[in-house]
Amino acid sequence: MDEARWLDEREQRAWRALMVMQDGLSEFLDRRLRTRCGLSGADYEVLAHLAEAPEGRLRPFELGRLLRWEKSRLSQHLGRMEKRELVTREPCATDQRGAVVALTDRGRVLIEAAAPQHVGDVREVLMDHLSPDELDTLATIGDTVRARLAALGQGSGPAASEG
Amino acid sequence: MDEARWLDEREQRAWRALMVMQDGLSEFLDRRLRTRCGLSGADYEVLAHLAEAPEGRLRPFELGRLLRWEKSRLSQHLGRMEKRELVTREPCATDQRGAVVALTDRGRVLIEAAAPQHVGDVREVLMDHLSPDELDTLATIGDTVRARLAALGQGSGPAASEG
DNA sequence: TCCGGTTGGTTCACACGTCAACCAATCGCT
DNA sequence: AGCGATTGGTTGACGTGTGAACCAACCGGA
Repeated sequence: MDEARWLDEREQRAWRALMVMQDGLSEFLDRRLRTRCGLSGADYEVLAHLAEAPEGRLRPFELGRLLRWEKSRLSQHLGRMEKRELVTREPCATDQRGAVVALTDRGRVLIEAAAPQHVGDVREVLMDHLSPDELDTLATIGDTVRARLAALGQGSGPAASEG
Repeated sequence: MDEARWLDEREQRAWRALMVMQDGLSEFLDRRLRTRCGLSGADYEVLAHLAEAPEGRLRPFELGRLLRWEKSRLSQHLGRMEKRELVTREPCATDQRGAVVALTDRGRVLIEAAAPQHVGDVREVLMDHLSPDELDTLATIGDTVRARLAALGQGSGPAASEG
């Protein structure tokens, strides 16, 4: 079973650069969010989706689909956010099993303060330093990978039917 | 404080693609490693570095520098790996404070089985679907981001002096 | 109507990462 | 030699992510 050929130099370079970028980017952005806004990256994602929803309300399963999160992860995280009064959970009127997650005033304030900061951070570290060509290539690569993952994944990992 | 301009369409596309790629890639690779080799991504990184070191031995602080890991993370993780008999920890002969972490036979066997698999996975989902130009662009972007992070980070997060 | 399968959600146990506090050995300076 | 700062490393508390088990409500036939 030695049929797998190693990465050539060009591939290695790209791979290492991607890995370092990946780690560095999320570490940097998370840290900025945490220290300047008191939010984790996960908090931010949740709040951002809620803020875009009508009345700041969503069914958890909708939220999970948007975030591509496993349901247990979402449940745990919402529990913690509820304690911090960033969101509330109410029973759902039309489905006795379910719940509705709603943004609190506090959550709304925080996400609206955090969003422009976050975009600024993304600019600072990435967007403002890439050419249009590089941006397009990045998007293309991302789409390629997504397609490969979708083709291979076929039901492994949380599925998301694009809305 | 509304001076931060939002991302334009091209930037949004690139950003979303990058985020999805980032999440999808690490989730996919970690899952493959876990299910086919019984190793987490973190285990893999540690073992890979040890396997490249002379005699499969490294001082933890060296390992931490290579991995860009915080020392507490490394300490905790080595503890778990030691329990699973992937590595051992011995006192260091030349520095009474320190330790030496060494690959066990079991660890050696696992990493040597995992490495080609892992490379195959990386090929399958990424490398075999990108053009040389795309690879170069990816490397360039990664380097750009690393430079930005280094310029901004200035001592935030684990520093690593390139070896 | 009943009954099995699916869906929405929670909970438990565990692996993982970070921060702050801590300890002992070593280094550097006088 | 003495002593404070630095270095190498561990620990504890806590937030976070995953998989499996579980439960209740819903759905779709026979």
